[in-house]
Amino acid sequence: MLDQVQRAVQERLQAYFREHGIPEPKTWRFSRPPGEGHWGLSFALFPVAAAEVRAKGLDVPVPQRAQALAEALRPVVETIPGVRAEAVRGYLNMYLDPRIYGRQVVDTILEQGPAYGRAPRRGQRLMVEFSQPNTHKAFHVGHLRNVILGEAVCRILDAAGYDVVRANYLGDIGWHVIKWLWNYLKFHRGEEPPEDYKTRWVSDLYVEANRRLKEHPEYEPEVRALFKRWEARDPELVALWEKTRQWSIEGFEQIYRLLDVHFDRVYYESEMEEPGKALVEEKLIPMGIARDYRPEGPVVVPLDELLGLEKPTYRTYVVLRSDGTSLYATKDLPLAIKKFEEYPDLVKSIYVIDVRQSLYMKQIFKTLELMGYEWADRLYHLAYELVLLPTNLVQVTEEVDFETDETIPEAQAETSTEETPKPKAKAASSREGAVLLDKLFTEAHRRARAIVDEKNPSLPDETKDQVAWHVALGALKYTMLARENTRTVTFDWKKALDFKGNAAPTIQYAHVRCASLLRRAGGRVPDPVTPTHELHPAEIHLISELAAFPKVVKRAAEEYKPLHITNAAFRLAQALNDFYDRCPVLNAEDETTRAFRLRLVAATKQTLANALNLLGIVAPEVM
RNA sequence: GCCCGCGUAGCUCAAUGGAUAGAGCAACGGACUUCGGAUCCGUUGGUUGGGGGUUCGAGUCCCUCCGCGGGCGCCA
Repeated sequence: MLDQVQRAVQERLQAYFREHGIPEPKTWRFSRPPGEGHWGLSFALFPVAAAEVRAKGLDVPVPQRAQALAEALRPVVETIPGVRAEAVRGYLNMYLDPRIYGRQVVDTILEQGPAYGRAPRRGQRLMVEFSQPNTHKAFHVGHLRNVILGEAVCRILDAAGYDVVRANYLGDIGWHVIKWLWNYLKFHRGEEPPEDYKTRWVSDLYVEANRRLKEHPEYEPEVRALFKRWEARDPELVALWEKTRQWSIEGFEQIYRLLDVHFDRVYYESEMEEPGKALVEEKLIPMGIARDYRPEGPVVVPLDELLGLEKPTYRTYVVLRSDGTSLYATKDLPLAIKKFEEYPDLVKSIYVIDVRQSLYMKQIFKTLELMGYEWADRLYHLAYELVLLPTNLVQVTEEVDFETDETIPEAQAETSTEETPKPKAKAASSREGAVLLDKLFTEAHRRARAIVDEKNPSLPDETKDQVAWHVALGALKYTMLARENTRTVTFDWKKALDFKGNAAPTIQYAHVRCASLLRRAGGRVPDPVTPTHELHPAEIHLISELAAFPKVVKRAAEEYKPLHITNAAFRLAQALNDFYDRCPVLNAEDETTRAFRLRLVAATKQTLANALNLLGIVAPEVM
């Protein structure tokens, strides 16, 4: 309904500009007027004034001309029913009659229900690849951000009208797998993982394999021999690989279930090995895109040279080892191709991968472009920053086997001269990250459960437990999402488990308050009604936040930023709490007011639930 | 050396090139004998890392310097 008003305003402004020979603005951007107690649209006349002054060669300061235009336009837009306008310092502020438009907002939300904020289907498909865990290794806190971000982006894109294909890509082969299998065969033959902790059990064995090989380098030939057996596809080994891989996968699925994440298509790295090699041999090299330096050197794509770039830009992309075996890089090319073979209509193929791989992603995309794939420009790297662990936290967990095969930058050891040295942080590695992930879930749940016990002791035990999970997981997800993708998250127990302030439980609580009011009112939402009372500023503020929601969803989808949703959800929760404090609902002064406010509460509940749903967070009825 | 990201209140973070840069946390002080106090209000707190430029207007764009993090031919 805000759209309709905006369109009406735009039409009138356009007509005015045309009539007076004023150049029209290139973009029509409306914002909200500042201050409280009212609600509406605001339009800045500065760009128009500047263009006019330039075009007509006027000798008038731009702000002065903007103000004059705003004043002239004031009566023009006031011809729209229910609109009152003011010209303030170059802005045209248009205030909507909250009785008329407030009712429209509420009615629309309650009519659309779960669809409020969602755009019509576009009939366009896109793919989002995310999670990408390695089998036989740990699933840790660093991976958590990827999954949570990926899932939220999928939900947001779906709401924006796209048909989303959720893809996962499992790193199920490589040196790490061979090392794991060696350790298993030599020291754990025949063992099975415990039902509840498959991922931990499997990753613990991986850490153990690394430790053994570090302490006893003489074992290395055995591992190499095993690799040969793998390359020869020794049936016994392949069978063991498939069986143990499944353990990892089942462990991942436990985590995905807990997080309420699912995938439509799962690709395996092992499936891309042969196609990758073939692609290099039969296409890249013959096409002159790759240079073969074997056996002295690897097969590379000299991107800068091919593109005639003086400055190092794309660098050199290594696609095959000097011994002819494949790299991670070998497999990403056939993967990208396979996606478009299976889904030729993808308007975008998105990769949710951490920022450290930015250059590598550019290399893949550029190579595919050079190969002539017309869809190469539809590939998009959605980069996000890492989850860092404070070093003091790492030290606590370091006593248990510390993974050594990943290149982790060592934290600076020297003490800073500042009075308050910043806590040092480093990237999450598998070991402490995996330990943390377990602790994180159980500890978050324990903390949430304790609070539920305290706040709402009369709830049935089972409900308390469920609520505790919703609160705990909501808080964790929110922490990961309420942040610019390109900014690091430094893991902090206090903040990860913070249930106050700008956090998911605050929003969930607002939802619960709405639910509680509606329950007390008999569980039935009154029929549509136009309010007759003078709306309270808090009431108007709440309406304006509700009305803004669909635009927020649109923007979040365009920018791939769940942050916009968390911001909107929190503002909405604040507005509800403020309204709740100031405006009696059940004991409103008259029936009409009571009915309208109940509808407003129902609309708020719906919008909060819709927002939380886009973040993958549950909106509970009680907590 | 080259490239990318970041730098905003004590801390954690917001802010389509637009109006007086806002929240949360922490600290202190208040409110409701009312619908769930996981609430609300107030106070303290800022040269948006420094300098220059573009613009009617810059936290935001450009240049430059400083600081931190990351990446840069056979790891994934």
